[in-house]
Amino acid sequence: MSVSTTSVVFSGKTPVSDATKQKVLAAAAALGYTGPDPRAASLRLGRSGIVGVVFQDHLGNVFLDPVVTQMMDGLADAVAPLGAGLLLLRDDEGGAGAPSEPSLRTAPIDAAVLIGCSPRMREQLEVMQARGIPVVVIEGDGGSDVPRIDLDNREAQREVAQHVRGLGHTDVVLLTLPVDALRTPGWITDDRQITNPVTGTRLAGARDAFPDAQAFAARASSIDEGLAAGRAILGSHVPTAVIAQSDLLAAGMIRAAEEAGLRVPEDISVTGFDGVTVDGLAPYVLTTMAQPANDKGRAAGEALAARLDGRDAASFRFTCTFRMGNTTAVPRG
Amino acid sequence: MSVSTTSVVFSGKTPVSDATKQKVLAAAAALGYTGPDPRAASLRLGRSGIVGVVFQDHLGNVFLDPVVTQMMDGLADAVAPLGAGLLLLRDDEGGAGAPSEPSLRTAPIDAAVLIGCSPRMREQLEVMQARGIPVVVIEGDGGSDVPRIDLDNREAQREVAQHVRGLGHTDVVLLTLPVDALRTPGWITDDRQITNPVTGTRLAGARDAFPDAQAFAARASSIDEGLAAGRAILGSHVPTAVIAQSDLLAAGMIRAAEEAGLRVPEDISVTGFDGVTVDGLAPYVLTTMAQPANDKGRAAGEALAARLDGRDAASFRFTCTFRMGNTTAVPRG
DNA sequence: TTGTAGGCGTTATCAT
DNA sequence: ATGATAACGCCTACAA
Repeated sequence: MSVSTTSVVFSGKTPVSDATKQKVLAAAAALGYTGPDPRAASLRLGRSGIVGVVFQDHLGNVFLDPVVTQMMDGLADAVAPLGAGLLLLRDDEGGAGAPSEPSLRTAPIDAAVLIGCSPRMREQLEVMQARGIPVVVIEGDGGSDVPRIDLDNREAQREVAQHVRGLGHTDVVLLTLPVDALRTPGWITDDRQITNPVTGTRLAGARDAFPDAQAFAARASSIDEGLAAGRAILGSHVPTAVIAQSDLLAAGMIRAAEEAGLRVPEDISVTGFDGVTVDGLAPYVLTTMAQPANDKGRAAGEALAARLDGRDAASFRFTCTFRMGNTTAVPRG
Repeated sequence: MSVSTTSVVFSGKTPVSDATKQKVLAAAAALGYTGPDPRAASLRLGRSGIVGVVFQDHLGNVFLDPVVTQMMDGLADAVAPLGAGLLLLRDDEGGAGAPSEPSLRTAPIDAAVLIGCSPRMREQLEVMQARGIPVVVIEGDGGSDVPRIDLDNREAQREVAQHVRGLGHTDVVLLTLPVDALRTPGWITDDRQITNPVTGTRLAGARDAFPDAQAFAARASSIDEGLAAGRAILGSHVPTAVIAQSDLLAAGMIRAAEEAGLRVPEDISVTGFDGVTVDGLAPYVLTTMAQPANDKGRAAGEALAARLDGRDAASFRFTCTFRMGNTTAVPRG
């Protein structure tokens, strides 16, 4: 059989007579040929069907966050019709110098998603640009050419803060995500640089409603870190409300309050951010801003699909929606 | 400059004079050449540097389980020196028939990890075998040729059950993982087929100590499903101990007990399985069997590395270790 | 140390 | 409807 006929039979892109098809298939079976080698195909086509996703932390930590998980799901859905799988890439490289790490430089990817923003992002973007690979950035700034998928963090955080203020609270503490790569927990002083833009933006939103509120940075977005932060906060002074920058932190804060003998929301109101299902938080339902995490991932995937298709991909800004739960109430007496 | 010199400069596999190196690099910069095209390289070398990981569920659900997450982390570490990234693959294909889904058939992978076992696994294994791609199966049976990474599920579950029996409990209920793909929650009757081997094996282990114990299957391994199952269990009868097949289920069970006004461990003992940190469970520390999830992933990665290296890869069976917490005690009066 | 040539397995183009 | 052929970009003997 000829090479090209075989190719045509397997790809189905050109009509083939049934007789030849049978012959080809028979020969293939006899020779143990199971279809085209994806490596050769991707060389020929200039496409590998793979989208890279770059994280900045150990996978084990990253995937603990339900928001990330949902985003990945949306992303996976959006790139599937593109024939693409998701390649997990760790943003290590600069580090200890294991020389053979897989990296953006050498991975056979058609496109890439950068999540968050790190000092190294600039560099990664340059690599991608040089390789001519489309990129989209989620929750980070990739410069003017790079489509970004964003959230109305400031407005959203302001909205929930205003809800709290509307209830009559004035003595409020803000519980924030880590401020920088060091992740040192503690009260945020004025001289502390906030490298994490999400933290900074949400903080600004909360301060739109409560300009003078003290803010305490957690080490990570988890229930346990929220609990630790909550203990520290309550140890110094008991506010009537705590505005947390994530649902997990809020959940931890609630535990800390319970531990201190406070009832939520009677003695202390707590708000979250994200709108994820916090496993095990029932019967509480957080008052929170729900973000469309799945859609964010999907939008990122669609933006990449557009770029690979030669079309333009616009940045997209998603809007959070306020969700009333049972963790906020008017301040006590 | 000649092609081969350039290749040599970029790969560094042959000594090159400094002068030429500079010339090559300069020329590359001028021409906008950023290094070898991974697609061509992988065709030539017969290696793509990518390891596929096949899941059977939506990523969003899969990664909710800390055990999976840790495993992925270990796997990522183990394949990194191999120069390999992890490609997420969903085991959909059989389904609705989106024709262009990425699949085991067409992904440019050097090796693959199959997690758990599904009806489709057999088929996937055949594809891999035909393509000559090394595979390892985690917690599933891939036949005699396929290395498997396993746990001493039965012995481990027996051990913790014996601990409970040793405390003097006789009225015990087992809280299990889903029994099959349908995931219907409910009491496990004798005629119910248990397709999920992990569920079956752990159940057998628990019955080694408590042959007659009733078992209730949860819909999934999560705190919320554990809570739902816990309510159902306590609704029919309050045992003195519950042996759960996962820490998340155990955590939910504890919540259900609290909700019913029972104290843990005074009124009811609860054991888990996995030894993961359940975010937000403090101050409880589960009595549980800790499994080396990270090591499991790492072992899988190393097995694949061995196979790719031409060496043989043996199956490996990990052992869980008993961990005493504060959720078990002698039964009340 | 540098250059030359062949082939990895496809797919697209073109001619039959 | 089918077959021949070139090119995708690289790596690696081997020759110079």
